[in-house]
Amino acid sequence: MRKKFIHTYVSVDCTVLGFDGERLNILLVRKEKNSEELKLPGSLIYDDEDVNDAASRVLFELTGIKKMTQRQFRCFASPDRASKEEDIQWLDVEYQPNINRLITVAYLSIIRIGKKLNAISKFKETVWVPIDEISHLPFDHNEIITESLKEIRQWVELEPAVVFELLPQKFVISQVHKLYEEIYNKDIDIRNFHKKMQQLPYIEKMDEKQVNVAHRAAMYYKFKKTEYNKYKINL
Amino acid sequence: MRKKFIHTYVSVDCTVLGFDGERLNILLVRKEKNSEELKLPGSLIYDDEDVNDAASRVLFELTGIKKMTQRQFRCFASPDRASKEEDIQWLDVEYQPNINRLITVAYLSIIRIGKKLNAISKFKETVWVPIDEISHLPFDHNEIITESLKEIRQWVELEPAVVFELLPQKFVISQVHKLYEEIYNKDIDIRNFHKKMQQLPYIEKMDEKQVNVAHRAAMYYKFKKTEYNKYKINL
DNA sequence: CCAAAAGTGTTAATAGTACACCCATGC
DNA sequence: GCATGGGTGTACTATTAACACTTTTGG
Repeated sequence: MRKKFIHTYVSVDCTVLGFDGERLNILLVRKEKNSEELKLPGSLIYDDEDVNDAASRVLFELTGIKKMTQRQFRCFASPDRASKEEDIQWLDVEYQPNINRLITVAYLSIIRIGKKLNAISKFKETVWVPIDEISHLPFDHNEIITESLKEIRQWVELEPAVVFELLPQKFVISQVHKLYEEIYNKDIDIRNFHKKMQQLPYIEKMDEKQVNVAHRAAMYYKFKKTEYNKYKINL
Repeated sequence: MRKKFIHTYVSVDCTVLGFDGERLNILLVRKEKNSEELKLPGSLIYDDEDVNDAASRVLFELTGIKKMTQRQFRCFASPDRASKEEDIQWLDVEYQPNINRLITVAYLSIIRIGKKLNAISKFKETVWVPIDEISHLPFDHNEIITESLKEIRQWVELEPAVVFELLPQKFVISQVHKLYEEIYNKDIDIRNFHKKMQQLPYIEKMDEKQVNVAHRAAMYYKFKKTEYNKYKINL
């Protein structure tokens, strides 16, 4: 018998990372309204849409932000990734019956965790979940998340600016330090880290320091995008 | 009007890199039998097949090698990537009519250029083409190649062993040097490069040197996979 | 004064860069 | 001998790593 070529639906799934000051978190949405179950935000793609555009659309519907920083990182296409009974049923209701196969293109994105989200459609109910507290998710969403946590390191190395999208506009060096430790999952000497940060041309010390802290107040810094772009060109 | 979700065919396209001692080359196949036109080797995926498996299958059909080293690097899904008249016609003949949309997952792979290829199916006629001599290819294959040449650098950094899959089993340091210069597209000091190579624990000097060369004969080296794996674990 | 974190300084080790110079081989 | 690339050595610079110590703040 001649093998059949696949004729399939295609979706995008977005892993949105945030940083709560302690741990990396992932922005999940409810699988159904008022459901306890969570999933990665995603969508089937439209017939006139590139996958990158579909990801931008999902991120916009999720956050209200037009151009979220995003990075495509892998296509997940295992034939049985959508073959569990519960997942098939969900597809039937959410989209249409008889979606016999579904492949997905995974995206990684980042956002300040405190940012007010203006979800504009089905993604009204969002939940930030620390990465070590994520339980079983539908489809292969757990695997996608595992891969995204490897991907973030490579992204930071290629584009160091991404860490500052995870931090408040004004931040303190120890926050950056904690974030790096989380991303790389290892201890980093805070003193050497301090010097390293200070010699970056795109990090500017402000005239403001912490107040009401039970120790020497740290100086606030901010990320200078224009300096960063200059620096990148010289690289 | 409600937007329609995409129901599409999915293909894989493989950029196979080789090194002829001077330049990087890409292994292309004829678009049709005896045609002058070339394309990247690829295939629609079967309905019971993961994309990774489809890429392995294409690479096997192309080379006769069961487990080619491969790396998925991007999904290309622009709605108009298969909308040129000539490309639509080709799809009609090669697969079936009315493939209204086609997305592809691109893979990067590497092979020794001298290796005898045992193509087992439609990819009988293969051509190695130096990267700066590749002319217009169908679909977005030119763009895929451009991206693959960026990808190879990242791959080498994550997995330095890949360069040795591009070289003969016994090689001379100047060959590695030339290859690195090609991959990074910049000059690298040969003398410093020499020392760097020699201190790698997974490169072993053999008891053999070049013969019939009009200069001091260079020593041959070989890549020690087991040492490499040990080294990787310690990293 | 004490605890706790901020921030500076010092030094050693390692890795990267530049370049001088000798070596082996065929013609 | 000479052209050609092979290969070693040396010196300098930059980056990273380890860690001592001083500073500021609230309690």
